[in-house]
Amino acid sequence: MADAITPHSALAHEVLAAVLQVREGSLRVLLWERAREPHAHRWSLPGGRLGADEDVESSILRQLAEKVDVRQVSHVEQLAVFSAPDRVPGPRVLATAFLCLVPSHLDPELPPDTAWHAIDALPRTAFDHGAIVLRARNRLRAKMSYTNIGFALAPPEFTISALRELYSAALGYRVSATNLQRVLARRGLLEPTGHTTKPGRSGGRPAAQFRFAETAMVVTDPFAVLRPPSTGRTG
Amino acid sequence: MADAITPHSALAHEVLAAVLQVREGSLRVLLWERAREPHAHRWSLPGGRLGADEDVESSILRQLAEKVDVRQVSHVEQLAVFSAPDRVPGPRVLATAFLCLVPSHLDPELPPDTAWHAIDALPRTAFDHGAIVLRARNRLRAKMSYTNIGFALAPPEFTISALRELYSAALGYRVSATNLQRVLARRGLLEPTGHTTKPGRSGGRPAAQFRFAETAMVVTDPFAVLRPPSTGRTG
DNA sequence: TCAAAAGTGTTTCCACTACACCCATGA
DNA sequence: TCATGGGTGTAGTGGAAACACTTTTGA
Repeated sequence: MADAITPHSALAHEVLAAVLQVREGSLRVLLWERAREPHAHRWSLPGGRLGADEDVESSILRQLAEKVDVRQVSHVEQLAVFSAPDRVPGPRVLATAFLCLVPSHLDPELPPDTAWHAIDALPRTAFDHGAIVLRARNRLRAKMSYTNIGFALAPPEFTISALRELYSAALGYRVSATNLQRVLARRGLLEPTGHTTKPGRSGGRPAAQFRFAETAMVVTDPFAVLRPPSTGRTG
Repeated sequence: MADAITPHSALAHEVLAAVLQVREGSLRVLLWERAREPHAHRWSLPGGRLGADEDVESSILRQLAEKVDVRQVSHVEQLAVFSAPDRVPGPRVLATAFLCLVPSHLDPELPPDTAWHAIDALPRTAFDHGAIVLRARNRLRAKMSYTNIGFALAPPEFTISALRELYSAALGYRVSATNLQRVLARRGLLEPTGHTTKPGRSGGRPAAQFRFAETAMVVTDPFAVLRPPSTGRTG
């Protein structure tokens, strides 16, 4: 059974980032257009080879800073290893993929061959990068429900309706501003800053500004069900 | 900034499995005692080098089958890549770690240097394997709440109280049999088999047997909160 | 005074917990 | 008939959704 298996003593390893941001009501990802074959003119995720003295997380942060000038990443987490032997043509390369988030108010300066693309309308992607983007989107959507990860997409200060747009774009369905406010407030995630915004020309009550109380990801709903007993024993 | 980074053209990659099982009320993991340095006599996770023509998941399943005769793994999922440059002494090796589950009724034949250990009382572990085991346990506990992953720990047929023991061991706190039954029933995860067990010598009502309706992992509670609107629009 | 946008009060619903109670068996 | 373990009925609680209503502004 094992006779056909020849262990690789060594093989290449790259790191890839699905950098997500919300802008103008849609969730978008940072892609880079390949100039050369293979897969010339297809769009691929930023990243590159793992360095000798860095772990995968340091590596992806370094490469983002170097290659696409994204230094203000507000959240980074590993997605998975992509390891199909034929995932890229030529010598085998494993990839560790990351989900990275950038707050919606930032506009990092991008190299000319790099651009944001709406996740709902991806261009032709290279290799397995399309699948990685979908994994990233799904991970983000899941975590929007049971963590405070929204902080990583939001600007430092925001109104509830701005936050509603942001959550709606990330989740892919319309969120109620009323209920969003209460859900986050119940969990103690929101702090009023005391500031308000001027209403638009059409009038309306000025909106209060808020900030997120935490600036690191925290699981806010560890037990959807099967909570530990509050007191005494059960059953 | 990048001048100090010398990309590895190639480096070694291993796969490691945290194989978990519930037995006698405790969650345990399969470990293998290292005979040789480095870290001789410490306990390590089963696994080995990635083969040339396999992806990481095929690799871990192959290695489990070959090395520790665990062929009846009911669930496999990637945990993470462990990539600290000094995670093992000597030439650098990246590791992709897996969570694997074995149903509680199975007793795979083990090589002499391999044994189960309660996760709450781990022996001295090698390299970063202790951290990997904890990650596996945490992942399992989280998924017990919002997926049907219990199916992978349970025998094909079980009573509710047996299932209660199993969930309690996996979660680390006492679960109510009454509520466990209802939570799983509400989600349509349980099917009565029609069989009953004989009561013990001390009497008692015979217990009905159940099975899990699904034998693959399914997310049963995608939205702890912020559910999509059932009908009409919101806000 | 009206329209628009923000924010609050309140109702309804439902899932989960907790616990009392009933059921079926062995001795 | 009693002890024992299995199983069900049901009240209470709390979080979330939905929606009506109030507040605050510009025109």
